[in-house]
Amino acid sequence: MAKLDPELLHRITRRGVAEIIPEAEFLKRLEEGTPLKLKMGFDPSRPDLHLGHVVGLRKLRQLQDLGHELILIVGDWTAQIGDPSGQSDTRTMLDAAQVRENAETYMRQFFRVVDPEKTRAVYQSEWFGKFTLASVIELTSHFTVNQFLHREDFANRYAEQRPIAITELLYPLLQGYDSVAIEADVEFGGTDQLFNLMVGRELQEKKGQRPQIVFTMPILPGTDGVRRMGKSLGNYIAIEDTPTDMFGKVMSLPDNVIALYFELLTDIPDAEVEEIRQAIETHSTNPMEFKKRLGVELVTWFHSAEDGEAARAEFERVFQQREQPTDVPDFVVTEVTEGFSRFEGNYVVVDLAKFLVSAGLASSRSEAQRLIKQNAVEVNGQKVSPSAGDTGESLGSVATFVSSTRVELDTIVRAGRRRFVRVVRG
RNA sequence: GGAGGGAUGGGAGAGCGGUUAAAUCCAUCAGACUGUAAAUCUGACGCCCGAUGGGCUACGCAGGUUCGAAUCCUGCUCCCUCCA
Repeated sequence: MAKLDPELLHRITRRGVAEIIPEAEFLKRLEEGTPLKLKMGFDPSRPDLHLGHVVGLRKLRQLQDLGHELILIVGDWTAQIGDPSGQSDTRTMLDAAQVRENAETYMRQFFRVVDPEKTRAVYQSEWFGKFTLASVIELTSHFTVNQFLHREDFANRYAEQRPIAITELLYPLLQGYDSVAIEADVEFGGTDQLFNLMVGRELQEKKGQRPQIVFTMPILPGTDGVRRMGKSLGNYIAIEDTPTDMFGKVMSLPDNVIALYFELLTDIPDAEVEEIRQAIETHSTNPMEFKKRLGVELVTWFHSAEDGEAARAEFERVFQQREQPTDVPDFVVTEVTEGFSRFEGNYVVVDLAKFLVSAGLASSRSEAQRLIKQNAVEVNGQKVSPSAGDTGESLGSVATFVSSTRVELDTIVRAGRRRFVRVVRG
């Protein structure tokens, strides 16, 4: 491998990087010319990938493009333990078939970013399947409890007298041993993984291997702009989100996190990222414009350029122009639909609250009534307003008013900003 | 083996006999505003009912005391901490 282009090198070692330990060693190995074994682990109990993962995957891709090889570790053993998270939910054992199925789901998403040609997947059971109690004891013998208690998460919990499960202590050891098993050259992870990655490095050294480089990346905040992106936190943008969802979720990002997203998830030049950051800070440009650009960029990447443009156009139409969306699911009304009263020419007469529930626009009648009261429901192109009803009297009685609402067929019923349905006669 | 602490609505966390469908915060939803599904402000946030009201469920589980219990008692189940 020839000398690396300095600009490329900068991109690899600076952009979207938290820390490389030790960096000099990493640079040296890059220039040695031998393909490096890049290690990346994956938890087969959670096969859904979101943009938080993508930050790391992009980095892997950059290195693959230089000819290095990715070894993907399917953590079928560590998944049973659960990475220390503070609120360790009890993991259930996954059977082999389930693991394989999840692994496939995972790969499908994974290869949208990473190069399949330069990826090899291995299962932890290849080596842990042969482990004996003796091997486990041997593995634990390299570390002390004190070392582990220094890990931030453990230290906090210990200080607060909160539980720390023994299996959690085992987790870093298993993950670390993976590095030994595959003789990893570089392991990647978010900054929260630092401890685990370092255990791998240390373990390799104790086993007489060349210790891996530890490569950490910043944690991507979720759509709430505060907590890390995570499925259980409900603040994630999934790789497999539809274009509309993906774009919409980008538009819901708080402004202060936009520049970071550009930095970690796109290839636009550093200088431009900086401009965006400035523009937002000084309010010189409407941040919405940047979010649109980011949205288009991401949708283009995970879907297509057409989808990106379409998502943007749709957003502008529905949320800026407040017009009706193009792609509205049909809701077929029949005589047996809950809330149905009768057909009347081109209209259907319904009890609106019940109708909203059966159309899937509200989860309960109470909620439906709430929406109506809050002026969130639109029928026949008009807001349903309980204060100007055709019953005329009893303004407090929403139910009375809406109990016989005329809804024009083939028109859209809207509840809130995002929920729509087109009413069709069955 | 011993001593203690705890289980409350999506999450965190008050309440410790009635005025509590249960403070507060977060999340969520809606409205206003904004050429943003951002920020901010306002409001809503168990379910059901022919409904400015009414009913039914709900504070780990099962009983009990009481006119009345998330709140007191008993027994379970589960969780945690500390000392051996």
